[in-house]
Amino acid sequence: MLRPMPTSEPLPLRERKQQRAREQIVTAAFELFAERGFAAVTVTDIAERAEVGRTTFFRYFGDKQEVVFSDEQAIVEKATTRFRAAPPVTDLAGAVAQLRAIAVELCRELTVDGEHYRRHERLLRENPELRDRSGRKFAGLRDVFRATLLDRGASPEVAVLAPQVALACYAAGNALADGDPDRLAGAVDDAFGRLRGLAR
Amino acid sequence: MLRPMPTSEPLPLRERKQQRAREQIVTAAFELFAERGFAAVTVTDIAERAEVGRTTFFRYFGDKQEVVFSDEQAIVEKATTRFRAAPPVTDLAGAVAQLRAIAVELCRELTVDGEHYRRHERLLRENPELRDRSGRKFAGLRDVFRATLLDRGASPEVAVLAPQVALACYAAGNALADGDPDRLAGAVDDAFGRLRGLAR
DNA sequence: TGCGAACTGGTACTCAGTACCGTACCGGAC
DNA sequence: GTCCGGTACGGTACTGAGTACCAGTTCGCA
Repeated sequence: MLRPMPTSEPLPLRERKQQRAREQIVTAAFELFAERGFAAVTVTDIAERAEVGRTTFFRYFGDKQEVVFSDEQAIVEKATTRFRAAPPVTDLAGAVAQLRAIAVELCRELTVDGEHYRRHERLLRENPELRDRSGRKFAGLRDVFRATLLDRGASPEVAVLAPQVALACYAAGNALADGDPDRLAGAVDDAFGRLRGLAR
Repeated sequence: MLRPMPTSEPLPLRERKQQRAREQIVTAAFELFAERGFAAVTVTDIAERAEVGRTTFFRYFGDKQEVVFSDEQAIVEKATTRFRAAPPVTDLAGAVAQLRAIAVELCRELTVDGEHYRRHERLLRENPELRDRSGRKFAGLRDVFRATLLDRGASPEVAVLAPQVALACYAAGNALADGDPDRLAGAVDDAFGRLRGLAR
C-alpha cells in the first residue's frame, strides 16, 4: 500500500483523534436527528452511536443544540473577517451596501452543500429552541459588525442600525427562499434591493 | 367596612383564586430573580415562596422562562389587534409606516412602568437564554404581521420584508435606548426615520 | 345538600448538564 | 526503548427542569 499523500500539516496523533471524535459525534447526531427528530434523541443516544462516553460529548459541545450549528461556525466567522477587511465606510447606506455583499457571500457558502442546508433548515423549522439558538448566533454576528463600525468611527446610530437592517434582509431572504438553497443568495440580495422602496 | 366597589365583572371565586396564584408566582419569581439572578433560582424556590406546589407552577407557566414574559403578553397582543384594525395598505413604504406607529405605541406601553421595564431589560441583558426567548416572542409578532399583510393582498416580498424591517428598527432603538424607559419610544421612532438614509 | 368537574399538590420518572476521579494514552526527554 | 508529565477519556454521582399520573380537595351549580 502506498503511503498516503502527506497532507500539508500532518497533525499530531492526538489532534487527529480529537477531530475524528468530533466528526463521529456530529455524524451520529445528524443521523439520529433525521431518524427521530431533535427532541426524541438523547445525548446518551448520540454518545453511544458515536462510540464515545457521554461525558466526552459535553467536552466537545457545550450542549445538545450546539452540534446543530457546528458546521456553520467557521463560515460565519469568515464573514466577520471579511467585514473587518472591508474599506472603512461609516455612513448608513455605505455600511449597508458592504453588509449586503457580505451577506450574499455568506449565503453562497452556507448553501454550497445543498443537502446539508436543507437538513439544517428543516431542523430549525421543526424546533423553536433551535430557531432561538440560531437567532443568538446571528445576534453575535450583528454585534461584531456593530463593534467594528464603532471602531471605525461610525455614529452609534449607524453602527447599531446598519447591521440590524442587514440581519433583517437576511432573515427576509431566508423566509422567501423557503428552504431552497438555490434561491437563498438571490432572495437575500433582492431583499436588500427593495430597501430603496422605503424612501417613497 | 364598606363593601368594595363592585368591579365591572365580579369574577367567580375559582378564577379569582387562579388569578391570585398566578400573581403570587410572578411576584415571587421576580423577587428571587432580583435577589440571586435567573439561573440561581429553581422552580422549587419560586413555588415555595409563592406558596403553591411545584406542579402548580408548571400548570400556570410552561417553563421557568415564561414567567419573565408574562406581563408583556397582553401588551404585545394589543399591538396585533391594532395592526389588524389599520387601513389595508400593501406597499412596502406604507406598511412600514403603519408598523412604525404600532411599534412606537408598543414601546410606550412597555415602558409605562419604568421600573418593571428596567428589571426586565436587566434580566435579558444578563441571560442569553432569555434574550433568545424574547426573540421568539417578537418573531411571533412578526409572523402575525406577515400573515395579516398577506391576507390584505400584499406581495410575499412586502409581507415578509416590512415586518422584518420594523423589527430591526425596534431592536435598534432598544439597543440605543440602553435600558432607559424614557428613551425607548423616541429611539425606535428615530430608527425608522433613518431608513430614508438608505436610498442614498 | 349533594354531585360532577376542575384544580391542587405529591410522587416518581426521564433527561440535560456539571463536578469529580481514577485510568489510559500521547508527546517529549533521556 | 523507557520513563514522566500533561491531557483527554469514560464512569459515577449529583442537581434541576420538565412530564405523567393519582388521590384528595374545592368550587359551581342544581
